[in-house]
Amino acid sequence: MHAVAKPDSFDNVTAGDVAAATGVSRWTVNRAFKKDASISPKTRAKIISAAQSLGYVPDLSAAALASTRSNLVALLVDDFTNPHKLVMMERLTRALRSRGWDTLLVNTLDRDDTAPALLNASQRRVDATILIGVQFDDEVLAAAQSARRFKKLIIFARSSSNSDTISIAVDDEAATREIAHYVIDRRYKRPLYLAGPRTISAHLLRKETFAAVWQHRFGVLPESVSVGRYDSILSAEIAYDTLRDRVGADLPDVVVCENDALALGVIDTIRHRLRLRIPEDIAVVGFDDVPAASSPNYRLTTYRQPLTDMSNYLVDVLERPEATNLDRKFIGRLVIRESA
Amino acid sequence: MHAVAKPDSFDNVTAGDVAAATGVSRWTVNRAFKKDASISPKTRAKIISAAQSLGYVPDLSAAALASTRSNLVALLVDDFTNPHKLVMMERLTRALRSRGWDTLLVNTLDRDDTAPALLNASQRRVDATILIGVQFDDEVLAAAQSARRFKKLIIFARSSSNSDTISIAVDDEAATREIAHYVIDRRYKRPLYLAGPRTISAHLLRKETFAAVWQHRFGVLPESVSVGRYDSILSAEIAYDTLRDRVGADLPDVVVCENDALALGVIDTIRHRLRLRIPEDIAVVGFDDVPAASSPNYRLTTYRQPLTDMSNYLVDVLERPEATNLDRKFIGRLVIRESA
DNA sequence: TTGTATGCGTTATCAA
DNA sequence: TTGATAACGCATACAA
Repeated sequence: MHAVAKPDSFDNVTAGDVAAATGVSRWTVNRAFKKDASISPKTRAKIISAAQSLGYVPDLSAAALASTRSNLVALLVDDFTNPHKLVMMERLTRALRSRGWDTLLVNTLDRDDTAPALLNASQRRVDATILIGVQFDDEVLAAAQSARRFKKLIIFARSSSNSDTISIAVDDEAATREIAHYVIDRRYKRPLYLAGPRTISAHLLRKETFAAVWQHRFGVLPESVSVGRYDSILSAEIAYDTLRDRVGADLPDVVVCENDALALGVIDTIRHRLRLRIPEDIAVVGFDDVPAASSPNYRLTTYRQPLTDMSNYLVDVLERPEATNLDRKFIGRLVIRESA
Repeated sequence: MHAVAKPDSFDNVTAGDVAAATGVSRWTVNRAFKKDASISPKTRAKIISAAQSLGYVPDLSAAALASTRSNLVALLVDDFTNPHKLVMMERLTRALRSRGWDTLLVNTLDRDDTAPALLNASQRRVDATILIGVQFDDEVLAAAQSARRFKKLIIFARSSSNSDTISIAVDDEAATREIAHYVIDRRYKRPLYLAGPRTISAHLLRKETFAAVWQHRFGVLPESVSVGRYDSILSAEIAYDTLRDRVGADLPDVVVCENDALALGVIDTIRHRLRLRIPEDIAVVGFDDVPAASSPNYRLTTYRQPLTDMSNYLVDVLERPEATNLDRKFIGRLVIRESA
């Protein structure tokens, strides 16, 4: 046998190598790395230590191919302008990874890319696809479902009435009712509801719940305006267009926003372009409690979702193979600051 | 032949199925999905159409196992508080996906998790590991390199002197020099340099370049303070502690920040806690041009990195297998707004 | 241009 | 408890 140089570039060390070094079969080596395999503690210890010195780690790619599970999920994101996305991604990946799941991040480049993105995910044998975007409307979901390429389709942080879908979200109705009652208690009388894109049927729930509570109390529907994207810059523009000619006349006394991304833009406009005070002239309420909401610039009264609980619940669901169709709602809490 | 019910759950359709339906061998089916394979256009068209109706797509997991490439990269992120991370992730995943690469998002949960995170990535057979965090100091990089489990280790948006490492970053020295000269041209005389965590040796470059330019011009070193994390809230606290007792006395006339996350916090403190004007009392300069920097609340003068170019270059490097050790620097541009 | 043998590193299942 | 056989779905290299 001739001398073998240590390979210059990374050479795969497999279970077989460890087996040869330990004097057991390669199947026993694999067993040593499985949680509840029938293997004697002694051989396992011997194998683990040999593996360590050889630099062996199980190849999850091969494991996924051979089994029905990959321990991999795809996370589809289509909206990177909303700062809340960063928070959600952190919580989700933290919960997933700390419990042994890997995450494939898929940027759905534009509206028409949703279907290709879903296909892309399925090509990597993911155990579940998680949607945390906004472009995923009912039509897209239905298409995804009919393709039947997913063990699980999970809508995160957005409710969905779609069947065969797992949705994990905050209870929008309860949350919005709490917001509405807070607004009423503070004796605001002329609300403006600032809603997101009209196409998102699920999100209409917040707007409609607010309208329903208001009408039930005062007999009239609140004023409402829609913003085409969850984007502070655009929201600031729309707020300016809506309010610029009404200063001193019939200005709203509170702007209730579908989320913080919209609320931050509204605050910028009220303070810097209309030169009015918050909350004295106009109060503002948001939803999500993004990091900037607590900044002294905003001090935004908003609604915080229990993202950590929701993320952990998501992993629970992942670990129950039979769970493919459920609709779990969480209760968050209103965070009261100075903006309303 | 008995009637076959459409399987209730997703059943894998493989190249073999398509081959059977088309009357060719399954290797020919695979060829139809390879870009420059020698196959007649006619058979390819026939195969593609059959594949479509059967719902076949190549399994990338199996492809990765069989070949030396996976077309998968790991993106290690350790710092989700900096809003710039969201922008970087968007640009990177966009460039990667639009050119056929998938991204594994790995949240390095805490400092000690870096090595396990790297291992985790290698278990999925990634072609490269991209680091965009801040906790990845030289020690960690060295450990990662010695493990030799990576075809490529790419430090993105941060320069690194490490050998056997690919770094793709903005030219910190040139950028900081431009900032320093701008500050000098505007006749600021008493700068305070607000730096990030002291442990990040690479980032010291900005601070030291600024100090060098200043000393060369005025013969003295500028004042400097360090913030333990790239976090606006913490930065606001440190700025307050540093400046609170100096109002009216020896206040700096400009605060130059290592990045925008720090700058936003500084602005909050100057305006809302010290109740001073920006830029009249104290000017502020940042780095990164995060979305909030253009908000009317901040109007931050800052330095924008050419992230799109950098991301595309990264994919170029990915596609050149021989490239494993290079240090590419990009020139960005100073975005002048009202804060300085 | 097309078909074939072999290997990638696991898991599942059965046998010892 | 351990060993052995057969997939998993594809790529590589070569032969036809």
